[in-house]
Amino acid sequence: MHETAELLKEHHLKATPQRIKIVSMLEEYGHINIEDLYSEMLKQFPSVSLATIYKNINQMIESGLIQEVKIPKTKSVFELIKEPHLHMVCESCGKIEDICVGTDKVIEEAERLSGYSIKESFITLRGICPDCR
Amino acid sequence: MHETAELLKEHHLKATPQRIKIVSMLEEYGHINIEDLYSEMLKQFPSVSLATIYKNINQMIESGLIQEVKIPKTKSVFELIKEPHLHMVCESCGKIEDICVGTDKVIEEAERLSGYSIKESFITLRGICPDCR
DNA sequence: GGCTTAAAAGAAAATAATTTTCTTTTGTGC
DNA sequence: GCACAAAAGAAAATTATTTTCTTTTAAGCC
Repeated sequence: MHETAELLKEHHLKATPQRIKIVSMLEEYGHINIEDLYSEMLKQFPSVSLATIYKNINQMIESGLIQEVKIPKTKSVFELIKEPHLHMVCESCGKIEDICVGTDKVIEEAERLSGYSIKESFITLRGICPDCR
Repeated sequence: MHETAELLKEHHLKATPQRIKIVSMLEEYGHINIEDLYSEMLKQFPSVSLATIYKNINQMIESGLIQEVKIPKTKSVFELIKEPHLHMVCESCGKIEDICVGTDKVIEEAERLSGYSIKESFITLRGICPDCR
């Protein structure tokens, strides 16, 4: 049995072909929005329903397998949960990349100034990628 | 004429009572979502339409007066555009606060590692505020 | 490998969120 | 005060998301 199915099992989700495809796409593309997810799925499962996509995405979020990334000025995308990272969005080509730099410094400083104890950070930076310059 | 109307004029928006109220609320609360905006508006303008809220919010975004803040796991809020800052969200009471610390360090580091030239940053941190501990 | 069953898929309807259209009203400059 | 472009409000339309219900299927068991 292939690894993607294992991943689903670990999260108590039945390894259906539709789910395996969703997770494979997340692995392949890194980030994907509902619309693209649906149109890609249609190629392999011509009768797949949008409700199936939504239900699966929500279950995967609940089970801690994926998370929604809300991006300013565009549609949300979904990604597999992995080590902490920030998102770079290219204003020109729309590409989204993960950057695994320590965000420890801002967090430390924000914690000190605000008195909050910080649990999670969501950082999105917009700019122009090297390819678009 | 009061300052809020001036602010609207500067952004080429007619100073209607409804718009003045929206901007006043943004000034008062700092952050507000569509639902709360609407229910507050209803108190003063019993026949205000949700379409008016949406149209105004969109015009204010286009004119550069306000921006949408997309927050993980909750509804978006809107805020007046001011100096760069990050958002602290309390997981316990839901409060949102602005923290004006320099985010320069993450940005610098991300720029170096990614090769992007960064134009804007959107940083949201979730945690527990001092009042909730 | 077939049998059972709880869970998932798909279809359609329902709900929620947002935008558009159209008519009436109003803020602003003259 | 007058003229007019722009905004408000009402309703309908569109888009996004969720729910309901029936059929199908993955997974454990023999």
